[in-house]
Amino acid sequence: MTTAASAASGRDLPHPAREEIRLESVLHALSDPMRLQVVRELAAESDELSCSHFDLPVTKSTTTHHFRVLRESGVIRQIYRGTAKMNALRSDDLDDLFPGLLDSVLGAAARQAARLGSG
Amino acid sequence: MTTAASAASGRDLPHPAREEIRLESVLHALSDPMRLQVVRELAAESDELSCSHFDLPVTKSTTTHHFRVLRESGVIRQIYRGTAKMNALRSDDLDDLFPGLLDSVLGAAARQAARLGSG
DNA sequence: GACGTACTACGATGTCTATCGTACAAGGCG
DNA sequence: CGCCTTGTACGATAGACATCGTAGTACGTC
Repeated sequence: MTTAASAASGRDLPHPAREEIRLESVLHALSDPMRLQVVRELAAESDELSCSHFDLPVTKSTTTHHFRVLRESGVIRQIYRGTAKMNALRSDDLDDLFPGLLDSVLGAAARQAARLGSG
Repeated sequence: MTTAASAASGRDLPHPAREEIRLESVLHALSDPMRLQVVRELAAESDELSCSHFDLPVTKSTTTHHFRVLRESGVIRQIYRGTAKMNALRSDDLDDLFPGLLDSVLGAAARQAARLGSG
């Protein structure tokens, strides 16, 4: 059944519209250490990153699960690019909905990492 | 022996020290609608509030549970005052650890409430 | 078409969590 | 002292979730 709608690359992923993003879901998505780490790396690179770029200490199945949670909560946007799936922060949508929130969380995460790493 | 801990009212509650507060735990505590509502009311009053002040749509057992999650994550401080248990935001500790985080979350919650309430 | 890479889907599992109900403890008040 | 108000403790329960393993799909390359 390769005749299905293959616009750009065949598969498309469901994303919540900007207005559908819920604060509680975003906070829940960010409250997992694994996912927070992913978000920090995405923010640091300020560019699309493939799922395989991340070397998380879990299996690929679990990695897929975490990326889905991030996508369905509206934190990241995912698109297929060939066999790879690229991930990017939805900074613009989040900043529009919740100004300063993402920066505060990223700053807090950096502070905590520095505090726990050095002391 | 028994005279040791009974400074004000006899019972004392375990709180995490400021350095023990973890960002992930704070985000998780705030990701529950019930608890986020409690935090919003506490921030609005800027004063101690008893547990019974909150009229949550759950039983008292569940309310106790939510307040414990907030306390153990370091978001609120609880002290006994007679039969009542007073609750206050740990704004100073949170602001010191994660500058701007609490304000961003509160602002985001207010924005979302306004958006969902008016639209 | 065959093969490898990248990621997914599904089922299983153990843990966590939000909820309830009932029984109980601590403190104020008549 | 009895009684009420306030909140706790404990057990139960249903749902969510993080994790895994295996099998499978989509895509690029040879």
